[in-house]
Amino acid sequence: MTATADRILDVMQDLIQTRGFSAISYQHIADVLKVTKASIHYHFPSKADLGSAVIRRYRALLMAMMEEATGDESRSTWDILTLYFGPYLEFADSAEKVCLCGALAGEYPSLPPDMQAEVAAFFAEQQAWLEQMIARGIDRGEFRRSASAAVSARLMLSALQGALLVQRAGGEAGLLTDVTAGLKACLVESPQP
Amino acid sequence: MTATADRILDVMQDLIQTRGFSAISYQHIADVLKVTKASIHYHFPSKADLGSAVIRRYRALLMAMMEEATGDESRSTWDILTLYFGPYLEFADSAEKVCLCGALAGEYPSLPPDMQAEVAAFFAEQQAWLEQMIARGIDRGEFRRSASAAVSARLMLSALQGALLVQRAGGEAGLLTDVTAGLKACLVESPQP
DNA sequence: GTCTATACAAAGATAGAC
DNA sequence: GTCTATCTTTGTATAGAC
Repeated sequence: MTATADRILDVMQDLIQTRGFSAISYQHIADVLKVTKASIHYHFPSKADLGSAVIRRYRALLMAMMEEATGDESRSTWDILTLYFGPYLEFADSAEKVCLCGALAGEYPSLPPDMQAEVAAFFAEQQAWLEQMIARGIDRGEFRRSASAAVSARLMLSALQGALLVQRAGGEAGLLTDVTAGLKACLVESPQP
Repeated sequence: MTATADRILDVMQDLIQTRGFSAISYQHIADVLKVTKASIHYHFPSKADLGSAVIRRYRALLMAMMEEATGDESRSTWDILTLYFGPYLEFADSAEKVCLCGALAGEYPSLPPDMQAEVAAFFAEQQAWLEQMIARGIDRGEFRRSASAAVSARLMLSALQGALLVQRAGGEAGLLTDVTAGLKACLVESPQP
Protein backbone atom coordinates (compact mmCIF):
# COMPACT_ATOMS: atom_id res chain seq x y z
CA MET A 1 0.00 0.00 0.00
CA THR A 2 1.65 3.23 -1.16
CA ALA A 3 1.30 6.56 0.59
CA THR A 4 -0.81 7.96 -2.22
CA ALA A 5 -3.19 5.03 -2.18
CA ASP A 6 -3.59 5.59 1.53
CA ARG A 7 -4.44 9.23 1.08
CA ILE A 8 -7.01 8.29 -1.53
CA LEU A 9 -8.56 5.86 0.95
CA ASP A 10 -8.59 8.58 3.61
CA VAL A 11 -10.53 10.93 1.38
CA MET A 12 -12.86 8.22 0.14
CA GLN A 13 -13.68 7.13 3.68
CA ASP A 14 -14.36 10.68 4.73
CA LEU A 15 -16.62 11.28 1.75
CA ILE A 16 -18.62 8.06 2.28
CA GLN A 17 -19.10 8.88 5.95
CA THR A 18 -20.49 12.27 5.04
CA ARG A 19 -22.18 11.86 1.65
CA GLY A 20 -22.71 8.15 1.07
CA PHE A 21 -21.30 6.08 -1.79
CA SER A 22 -23.49 6.75 -4.82
CA ALA A 23 -23.19 10.52 -4.44
CA ILE A 24 -19.38 10.40 -4.71
CA SER A 25 -17.47 10.69 -7.97
CA TYR A 26 -13.81 10.32 -8.86
CA GLN A 27 -13.87 14.04 -9.55
CA HIS A 28 -14.78 14.81 -5.93
CA ILE A 29 -11.82 12.82 -4.65
CA ALA A 30 -9.50 14.33 -7.24
CA ASP A 31 -10.53 17.84 -6.23
CA VAL A 32 -9.70 17.24 -2.59
CA LEU A 33 -6.31 15.68 -3.36
CA LYS A 34 -5.53 18.13 -6.17
CA VAL A 35 -4.78 15.37 -8.65
CA THR A 36 -6.62 14.14 -11.75
CA LYS A 37 -9.21 11.43 -12.00
CA ALA A 38 -6.80 9.27 -14.03
CA SER A 39 -4.35 9.13 -11.13
CA ILE A 40 -6.99 7.66 -8.90
CA HIS A 41 -7.96 5.09 -11.52
CA TYR A 42 -4.31 4.04 -11.59
CA HIS A 43 -4.46 3.05 -7.90
CA PHE A 44 -8.05 1.81 -7.87
CA PRO A 45 -9.24 0.87 -11.36
CA SER A 46 -12.93 0.85 -10.54
CA LYS A 47 -15.13 2.53 -7.98
CA ALA A 48 -16.02 -0.89 -6.61
CA ASP A 49 -12.32 -1.60 -5.97
CA LEU A 50 -11.96 1.66 -4.13
CA GLY A 51 -15.07 1.12 -2.07
CA SER A 52 -14.10 -2.40 -1.08
CA ALA A 53 -10.58 -1.35 -0.10
CA VAL A 54 -11.93 1.37 2.18
CA ILE A 55 -14.18 -1.03 4.03
CA ARG A 56 -11.43 -3.65 4.40
CA ARG A 57 -9.11 -1.10 5.99
CA TYR A 58 -11.89 0.18 8.24
CA ARG A 59 -12.75 -3.34 9.40
CA ALA A 60 -9.12 -4.13 10.20
CA LEU A 61 -8.67 -0.90 12.12
CA LEU A 62 -11.71 -1.39 14.31
CA MET A 63 -10.98 -5.08 14.88
CA ALA A 64 -7.47 -4.24 16.08
CA MET A 65 -8.91 -1.66 18.43
CA MET A 66 -11.44 -4.11 19.77
CA GLU A 67 -8.88 -6.83 20.38
CA GLU A 68 -6.68 -4.41 22.19
CA ALA A 69 -9.48 -3.32 24.48
CA THR A 70 -10.42 -6.92 25.27
CA GLY A 71 -7.23 -8.25 26.79
CA ASP A 72 -7.27 -6.79 30.28
CA GLU A 73 -8.96 -9.14 32.74
CA SER A 74 -9.09 -6.50 35.48
CA ARG A 75 -11.12 -4.06 33.44
CA SER A 76 -14.87 -3.99 34.01
CA THR A 77 -17.00 -4.99 31.06
CA TRP A 78 -18.71 -1.63 30.88
CA ASP A 79 -15.30 0.07 30.75
CA ILE A 80 -14.36 -2.07 27.76
CA LEU A 81 -17.63 -1.18 26.06
CA THR A 82 -16.96 2.48 26.78
CA LEU A 83 -13.68 2.16 24.89
CA TYR A 84 -15.61 0.50 22.09
CA PHE A 85 -17.96 3.50 21.90
CA GLY A 86 -14.98 5.79 21.30
CA PRO A 87 -15.03 5.91 17.50
CA TYR A 88 -18.80 6.35 17.46
CA LEU A 89 -18.54 9.32 19.81
CA GLU A 90 -15.81 10.83 17.65
CA PHE A 91 -17.94 10.52 14.55
CA ALA A 92 -20.83 12.13 16.35
CA ASP A 93 -18.64 14.99 17.51
CA SER A 94 -17.52 15.76 13.98
CA ALA A 95 -21.20 16.47 13.43
CA GLU A 96 -21.34 15.31 9.83
CA LYS A 97 -20.02 11.76 10.07
CA VAL A 98 -21.62 8.41 10.73
CA CYS A 99 -20.10 4.93 10.79
CA LEU A 100 -18.74 4.00 7.36
CA CYS A 101 -20.87 0.87 7.18
CA GLY A 102 -23.88 2.59 8.69
CA ALA A 103 -23.81 5.04 5.80
CA LEU A 104 -23.42 2.24 3.27
CA ALA A 105 -26.25 0.20 4.79
CA GLY A 106 -28.77 2.75 3.56
CA GLU A 107 -27.91 2.00 -0.05
CA TYR A 108 -26.93 -1.63 0.43
CA PRO A 109 -28.81 -3.26 -2.49
CA SER A 110 -27.34 -0.76 -4.94
CA LEU A 111 -23.73 -1.44 -3.88
CA PRO A 112 -21.33 -3.59 -5.95
CA PRO A 113 -21.31 -7.22 -4.71
CA ASP A 114 -17.78 -6.99 -3.26
CA MET A 115 -18.79 -4.04 -1.13
CA GLN A 116 -21.95 -5.78 0.03
CA ALA A 117 -19.85 -8.69 1.27
CA GLU A 118 -17.51 -6.36 3.16
CA VAL A 119 -20.35 -4.51 4.83
CA ALA A 120 -22.03 -7.77 5.83
CA ALA A 121 -18.75 -9.05 7.28
CA PHE A 122 -18.35 -5.86 9.27
CA PHE A 123 -21.73 -6.15 10.94
CA ALA A 124 -21.24 -9.86 11.62
CA GLU A 125 -17.92 -9.36 13.38
CA GLN A 126 -19.13 -6.37 15.35
CA GLN A 127 -22.11 -8.33 16.56
CA ALA A 128 -20.02 -11.37 17.46
CA TRP A 129 -17.58 -9.30 19.50
CA LEU A 130 -20.37 -7.50 21.33
CA GLU A 131 -22.09 -10.77 22.14
CA GLN A 132 -18.87 -12.11 23.61
CA MET A 133 -18.41 -8.97 25.71
CA ILE A 134 -21.96 -8.98 27.01
CA ALA A 135 -21.68 -12.69 27.88
CA ARG A 136 -18.57 -11.75 29.86
CA GLY A 137 -20.52 -9.09 31.73
CA ILE A 138 -23.30 -11.52 32.56
CA ASP A 139 -20.81 -14.20 33.68
CA ARG A 140 -19.11 -11.78 36.02
CA GLY A 141 -22.40 -10.64 37.50
CA GLU A 142 -21.97 -7.12 36.13
CA PHE A 143 -24.97 -7.27 33.80
CA ARG A 144 -28.56 -8.27 34.32
CA ARG A 145 -29.88 -11.48 32.77
CA SER A 146 -33.06 -9.89 31.47
CA ALA A 147 -32.11 -10.68 27.86
CA SER A 148 -29.65 -13.10 26.25
CA ALA A 149 -26.19 -11.90 25.27
CA ALA A 150 -27.10 -12.39 21.62
CA VAL A 151 -30.24 -10.26 21.88
CA SER A 152 -28.46 -7.53 23.84
CA ALA A 153 -25.60 -7.47 21.32
CA ARG A 154 -28.01 -7.00 18.45
CA LEU A 155 -29.81 -4.28 20.33
CA MET A 156 -26.59 -2.46 21.11
CA LEU A 157 -25.18 -2.60 17.58
CA SER A 158 -28.47 -1.49 16.06
CA ALA A 159 -28.90 1.31 18.57
CA LEU A 160 -25.40 2.69 18.04
CA GLN A 161 -25.67 2.64 14.26
CA GLY A 162 -29.14 4.15 14.35
CA ALA A 163 -28.17 6.79 16.86
CA LEU A 164 -25.41 8.18 14.65
CA LEU A 165 -27.76 8.41 11.71
CA VAL A 166 -30.69 9.91 13.60
CA GLN A 167 -28.50 12.36 15.47
CA ARG A 168 -26.91 13.71 12.29
CA ALA A 169 -30.24 14.02 10.52
CA GLY A 170 -32.09 15.46 13.49
CA GLY A 171 -29.36 17.78 14.64
CA GLU A 172 -29.82 16.92 18.31
CA ALA A 173 -26.36 16.87 19.80
CA GLY A 174 -26.82 14.62 22.82
CA LEU A 175 -28.63 11.73 21.17
CA LEU A 176 -25.76 9.26 21.00
CA THR A 177 -24.84 9.99 24.62
CA ASP A 178 -28.43 9.38 25.65
CA VAL A 179 -28.48 6.11 23.77
CA THR A 180 -25.35 4.79 25.47
CA ALA A 181 -26.85 5.84 28.79
CA GLY A 182 -30.06 4.01 27.95
CA LEU A 183 -28.11 0.89 27.01
CA LYS A 184 -26.28 1.02 30.29
CA ALA A 185 -29.55 1.28 32.17
CA CYS A 186 -30.71 -1.83 30.29
CA LEU A 187 -27.62 -3.90 30.91
CA VAL A 188 -26.08 -3.03 34.20
CA GLU A 189 -27.32 -4.61 37.40
CA SER A 190 -28.91 -1.96 39.57
CA PRO A 191 -27.07 -1.68 42.91
CA GLN A 192 -28.99 -3.58 45.59
CA PRO A 193 -30.74 -1.21 48.01
CA MET B 1 -52.68 14.91 -6.32
CA THR B 2 -53.51 12.99 -9.50
CA ALA B 3 -53.47 9.22 -9.79
CA THR B 4 -50.35 9.28 -11.93
CA ALA B 5 -48.47 11.47 -9.50
CA ASP B 6 -49.39 9.00 -6.79
CA ARG B 7 -48.05 6.07 -8.76
CA ILE B 8 -44.82 7.96 -9.35
CA LEU B 9 -44.54 8.52 -5.61
CA ASP B 10 -45.18 4.83 -4.97
CA VAL B 11 -42.33 3.82 -7.23
CA MET B 12 -40.00 6.49 -5.92
CA GLN B 13 -40.64 5.47 -2.32
CA ASP B 14 -40.01 1.85 -3.15
CA LEU B 15 -36.77 2.66 -4.93
CA ILE B 16 -35.47 4.88 -2.12
CA GLN B 17 -36.25 2.23 0.46
CA THR B 18 -34.26 -0.31 -1.53
CA ARG B 19 -31.54 1.64 -3.31
CA GLY B 20 -31.23 5.02 -1.61
CA PHE B 21 -31.74 8.41 -3.23
CA SER B 22 -28.54 9.22 -5.13
CA ALA B 23 -28.54 5.88 -6.92
CA ILE B 24 -31.98 6.55 -8.44
CA SER B 25 -32.57 8.22 -11.80
CA TYR B 26 -35.68 9.37 -13.62
CA GLN B 27 -34.96 6.59 -16.08
CA HIS B 28 -35.35 3.95 -13.36
CA ILE B 29 -38.77 5.27 -12.41
CA ALA B 30 -39.81 5.59 -16.03
CA ASP B 31 -38.85 1.99 -16.73
CA VAL B 32 -40.99 0.68 -13.90
CA LEU B 33 -44.03 2.74 -14.90
CA LYS B 34 -43.47 2.23 -18.64
CA VAL B 35 -43.61 5.94 -19.35
CA THR B 36 -40.95 8.41 -20.46
CA LYS B 37 -38.72 10.55 -18.27
CA ALA B 38 -40.42 13.69 -19.56
CA SER B 39 -43.76 12.57 -18.13
CA ILE B 40 -42.29 12.35 -14.69
CA HIS B 41 -40.72 15.79 -15.01
CA TYR B 42 -44.19 17.11 -15.81
CA HIS B 43 -45.48 16.00 -12.39
CA PHE B 44 -42.29 16.64 -10.43
CA PRO B 45 -40.02 19.14 -12.20
CA SER B 46 -36.89 18.32 -10.21
CA LYS B 47 -35.60 15.32 -8.35
CA ALA B 48 -35.64 17.40 -5.17
CA ASP B 49 -39.37 18.06 -5.64
CA LEU B 50 -40.02 14.38 -6.06
CA GLY B 51 -37.93 13.41 -3.06
CA SER B 52 -39.57 15.97 -0.79
CA ALA B 53 -43.06 14.94 -1.87
CA VAL B 54 -42.34 11.30 -1.08
CA ILE B 55 -41.19 12.09 2.44
CA ARG B 56 -44.15 14.39 3.09
CA ARG B 57 -46.59 11.67 2.14
CA TYR B 58 -44.69 9.10 4.21
CA ARG B 59 -44.70 11.36 7.27
CA ALA B 60 -48.42 11.98 6.99
CA LEU B 61 -49.20 8.29 6.60
CA LEU B 62 -47.22 7.22 9.64
CA MET B 63 -48.49 10.10 11.77
CA ALA B 64 -52.09 9.13 10.97
CA MET B 65 -51.33 5.55 11.95
CA MET B 66 -49.73 6.65 15.20
CA GLU B 67 -52.61 8.89 16.15
CA GLU B 68 -55.07 6.13 15.48
CA ALA B 69 -53.16 3.70 17.68
CA THR B 70 -52.97 6.21 20.53
CA GLY B 71 -56.62 6.89 21.26
CA ASP B 72 -57.68 3.80 23.17
CA GLU B 73 -57.26 4.28 26.93
CA SER B 74 -57.82 0.60 27.68
CA ARG B 75 -54.94 -0.60 25.53
CA SER B 76 -51.66 -1.36 27.29
CA THR B 77 -48.74 0.82 26.32
CA TRP B 78 -46.74 -2.10 25.02
CA ASP B 79 -49.67 -3.09 22.79
CA ILE B 80 -49.68 0.39 21.30
CA LEU B 81 -45.95 0.19 20.69
CA THR B 82 -46.43 -3.21 19.06
CA LEU B 83 -48.81 -1.58 16.60
CA TYR B 84 -46.20 1.09 16.03
CA PHE B 85 -43.64 -1.58 15.14
CA GLY B 86 -45.94 -2.87 12.39
CA PRO B 87 -44.50 -0.97 9.42
CA TYR B 88 -40.96 -1.73 10.53
CA LEU B 89 -41.72 -5.44 10.66
CA GLU B 90 -43.32 -5.26 7.23
CA PHE B 91 -40.25 -3.59 5.77
CA ALA B 92 -38.04 -6.22 7.34
CA ASP B 93 -40.20 -9.01 5.94
CA SER B 94 -39.91 -7.66 2.42
CA ALA B 95 -36.20 -8.36 2.94
CA GLU B 96 -34.89 -5.49 0.86
CA LYS B 97 -36.58 -2.50 2.43
CA VAL B 98 -35.69 -0.19 5.29
CA CYS B 99 -37.48 2.87 6.64
CA LEU B 100 -37.62 5.61 3.99
CA CYS B 101 -35.91 8.10 6.27
CA GLY B 102 -33.47 5.54 7.61
CA ALA B 103 -32.24 5.00 4.07
CA LEU B 104 -32.00 8.75 3.46
CA ALA B 105 -30.15 9.36 6.72
CA GLY B 106 -27.08 7.59 5.34
CA GLU B 107 -26.67 10.23 2.66
CA TYR B 108 -28.14 13.14 4.59
CA PRO B 109 -25.51 15.84 3.88
CA SER B 110 -25.74 15.19 0.14
CA LEU B 111 -29.53 15.59 0.02
CA PRO B 112 -31.25 18.74 -1.30
CA PRO B 113 -32.11 21.17 1.55
CA ASP B 114 -35.86 20.58 1.29
CA MET B 115 -35.38 16.87 1.73
CA GLN B 116 -33.07 17.37 4.68
CA ALA B 117 -35.76 19.40 6.40
CA GLU B 118 -38.36 16.69 5.79
CA VAL B 119 -36.13 13.94 7.12
CA ALA B 120 -35.29 15.97 10.22
CA ALA B 121 -38.98 16.64 10.83
CA PHE B 122 -39.73 12.93 10.53
CA PHE B 123 -37.23 11.94 13.19
CA ALA B 124 -38.33 14.76 15.48
CA GLU B 125 -41.99 13.76 15.38
CA GLN B 126 -41.26 10.07 15.75
CA GLN B 127 -39.14 10.76 18.79
CA ALA B 128 -41.73 13.07 20.34
CA TRP B 129 -44.49 10.51 19.92
CA LEU B 130 -42.38 7.72 21.40
CA GLU B 131 -41.44 9.86 24.36
CA GLN B 132 -45.10 10.56 25.04
CA MET B 133 -45.94 6.86 24.82
CA ILE B 134 -43.13 5.78 27.12
CA ALA B 135 -44.09 8.46 29.62
CA ARG B 136 -47.59 6.97 29.56
CA GLY B 137 -46.15 3.54 30.29
CA ILE B 138 -44.15 4.84 33.22
CA ASP B 139 -47.14 6.77 34.58
CA ARG B 140 -49.31 3.69 34.50
CA GLY B 141 -46.68 1.57 36.22
CA GLU B 142 -46.21 -0.61 33.16
CA PHE B 143 -42.60 0.43 32.52
CA ARG B 144 -39.56 0.61 34.76
CA ARG B 145 -38.14 3.98 35.72
CA SER B 146 -34.54 3.01 35.02
CA ALA B 147 -34.19 5.68 32.32
CA SER B 148 -36.16 8.84 31.50
CA ALA B 149 -38.88 8.69 28.85
CA ALA B 150 -36.75 10.95 26.62
CA VAL B 151 -33.72 8.68 26.84
CA SER B 152 -35.79 5.53 26.25
CA ALA B 153 -37.52 7.12 23.27
CA ARG B 154 -34.21 7.99 21.67
CA LEU B 155 -32.92 4.50 22.31
CA MET B 156 -35.99 2.93 20.80
CA LEU B 157 -36.05 5.07 17.66
CA SER B 158 -32.32 4.57 17.09
CA ALA B 159 -32.53 0.84 17.68
CA LEU B 160 -35.43 0.34 15.29
CA GLN B 161 -33.82 2.36 12.51
CA GLY B 162 -30.47 0.67 13.02
CA ALA B 163 -32.00 -2.79 13.21
CA LEU B 164 -33.61 -2.49 9.80
CA LEU B 165 -30.34 -1.38 8.25
CA VAL B 166 -28.16 -3.95 9.97
CA GLN B 167 -30.59 -6.77 9.32
CA ARG B 168 -30.78 -6.06 5.59
CA ALA B 169 -27.01 -5.75 5.26
CA GLY B 170 -26.21 -8.74 7.45
CA GLY B 171 -28.92 -10.98 6.13
CA GLU B 172 -29.92 -12.26 9.56
CA ALA B 173 -33.65 -12.65 9.48
CA GLY B 174 -34.55 -12.40 13.17
CA LEU B 175 -32.60 -9.29 14.07
CA LEU B 176 -35.45 -6.80 14.21
CA THR B 177 -37.54 -9.22 16.28
CA ASP B 178 -34.65 -9.65 18.69
CA VAL B 179 -34.28 -5.89 18.99
CA THR B 180 -37.93 -5.35 19.85
CA ALA B 181 -37.64 -8.17 22.42
CA GLY B 182 -34.54 -6.51 23.88
CA LEU B 183 -36.34 -3.18 24.11
CA LYS B 184 -39.21 -4.83 25.90
CA ALA B 185 -36.83 -6.40 28.41
CA CYS B 186 -35.41 -2.92 28.99
CA LEU B 187 -38.71 -1.18 29.46
CA VAL B 188 -41.24 -3.49 30.97
CA GLU B 189 -41.42 -4.02 34.70
CA SER B 190 -40.45 -7.59 35.46
CA PRO B 191 -43.36 -9.43 37.12
CA GLN B 192 -42.86 -9.55 40.86
CA PRO B 193 -41.93 -13.06 42.07
C1' DG C 1 -50.77 14.63 -19.86
C1' DT C 2 -47.65 12.07 -22.55
C1' DC C 3 -44.72 11.79 -26.26
C1' DT C 4 -40.08 12.64 -29.34
C1' DA C 5 -36.15 15.02 -29.57
C1' DT C 6 -32.49 17.33 -27.76
C1' DA C 7 -29.43 20.15 -24.85
C1' DC C 8 -25.86 20.03 -21.56
C1' DA C 9 -23.19 18.39 -17.81
C1' DA C 10 -21.18 14.77 -15.26
C1' DA C 11 -20.24 10.13 -14.67
C1' DG C 12 -16.82 5.89 -14.95
C1' DA C 13 -13.14 4.45 -17.44
C1' DT C 14 -9.01 3.96 -20.86
C1' DA C 15 -4.91 5.28 -24.07
C1' DG C 16 -0.78 7.02 -24.45
C1' DA C 17 2.68 10.91 -23.60
C1' DC C 18 5.87 12.36 -20.10
C1' DG D 1 2.89 7.66 -11.04
C1' DT D 2 0.75 11.46 -12.92
C1' DC D 3 -0.67 13.98 -16.66
C1' DT D 4 -3.78 15.37 -21.06
C1' DA D 5 -7.06 13.89 -23.98
C1' DT D 6 -10.78 11.26 -25.22
C1' DC D 7 -14.59 7.75 -25.34
C1' DT D 8 -19.09 6.22 -23.97
C1' DT D 9 -22.90 6.20 -21.12
C1' DT D 10 -25.88 8.17 -18.11
C1' DG D 11 -27.83 11.95 -15.63
C1' DT D 12 -31.16 16.06 -15.03
C1' DA D 13 -33.84 18.95 -17.42
C1' DT D 14 -36.41 21.54 -21.25
C1' DA D 15 -38.93 22.56 -25.86
C1' DG D 16 -42.46 21.71 -28.56
C1' DA D 17 -45.58 18.38 -31.19
C1' DC D 18 -49.66 15.62 -30.43
